[in-house]
Amino acid sequence: MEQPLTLHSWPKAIVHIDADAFFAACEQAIHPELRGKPVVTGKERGIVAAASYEAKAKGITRGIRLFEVKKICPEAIILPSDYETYSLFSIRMFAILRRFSPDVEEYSIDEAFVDLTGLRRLYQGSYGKIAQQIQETIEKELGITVSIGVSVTKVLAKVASQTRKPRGLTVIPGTDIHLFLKDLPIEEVWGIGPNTAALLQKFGIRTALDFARSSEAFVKKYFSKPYQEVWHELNGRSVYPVVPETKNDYQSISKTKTFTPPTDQKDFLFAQMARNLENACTKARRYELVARRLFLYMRRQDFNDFGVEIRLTRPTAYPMELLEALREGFQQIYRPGTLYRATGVVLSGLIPVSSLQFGLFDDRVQIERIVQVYRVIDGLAEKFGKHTVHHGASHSVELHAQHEGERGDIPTRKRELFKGENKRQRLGLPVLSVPV
DNA sequence: TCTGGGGTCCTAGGACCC
DNA sequence: TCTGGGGTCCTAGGACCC
Repeated sequence: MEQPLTLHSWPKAIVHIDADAFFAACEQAIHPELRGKPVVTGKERGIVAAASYEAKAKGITRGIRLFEVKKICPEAIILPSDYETYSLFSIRMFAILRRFSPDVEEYSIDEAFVDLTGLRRLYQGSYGKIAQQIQETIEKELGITVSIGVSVTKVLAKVASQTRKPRGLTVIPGTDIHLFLKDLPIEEVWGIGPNTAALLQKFGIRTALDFARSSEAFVKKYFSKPYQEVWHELNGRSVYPVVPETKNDYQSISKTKTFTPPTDQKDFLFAQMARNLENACTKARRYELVARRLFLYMRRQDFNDFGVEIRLTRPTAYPMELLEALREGFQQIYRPGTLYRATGVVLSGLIPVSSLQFGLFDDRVQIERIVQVYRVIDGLAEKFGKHTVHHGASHSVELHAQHEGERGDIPTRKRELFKGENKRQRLGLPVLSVPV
């Protein structure tokens, strides 16, 4: 059965907000001495995660390696990414947006959609004017700049925000859509990746306008649902709603860690794996989820992954109960003499703990004991930082980290900026309660 | 785009049931 | 025993996103 598409009869006003060089901008906002200077983040992984506009002006782009950065721009300031701080900026940005409209979708750490439909009268100005107020408020209060796109659909609002950066403000009225799509390469449209672009090329479609102007029959014949939706959106018919719910559910939770140099040291690799498992489980418990499957893998030097999936006899989010399975899985995939560059863990088949029932043969006393232990561990982590208590299995990771001096020069000024806020409150997370 | 870390949704096909 | 029709659940793999 064909699902009818929800088409809205009058045009919506959707805004896309995209922070400019977000990570680098946060660093410059916190450290005034970095303003006006080429700043790059991504030290911990050896490639550029974000580059300030001063760095971009010198030719530094996302993804290039740090030794190249040093060649191109020796004066560049290279910092490790500090996600915790960036999250705080992110939360504040979303809070500002909610002052303008309740319909805010937190799309990623540095992007959001806001539905302003119907708010013109309230603000006594055009949607463009409201967007401008949003832009100014963020800059004034957070010290970072954003680029904004305004249009009648999410896809078009995204197109608009990409048009001018940094500090851009672009409005695409329904009547001018073609002007903006005519020179836009199809692969730059949100939702069209390299594979689909290549297929479209075969039909002679190169620009977003070529695609938008294709017939519905053609689009339905050759493309699946997501692409049909993009096609409608490019034509100004809104099918993607702005979804205001904040994330409180996951299909899967994964944790991976890459290390240099690659190694075949068994103990070290297993410790990394165990640490990933702890991290993934901690996150699962925070969202009160338990996993039915555990997938673990190791990435070889050639970037091929080898892993196994383990079906758990009882859903859980407690490493203690998973360590045995982890060890077995690890034995299956580990090959001595092979160099690995990363290990990873995925918890999937996630269901709410509340839906759990005790099996006939489960040892309830034992289970409750485990729950108690982790309640204490989570409490300590809350107060004193993560991994205050960790498994013996992952302890050698700790030693390794000290050795490497990881995260040695994390900025400390954020404490001043955000003092008085407990981390969980700052991140807007529910306080953990483990049902027994 | 030479490769970090974390996600989502869609489709097809098989297993199984009535 | 054969046959038809229809439904649900699950999984693997692909494609895409930041």
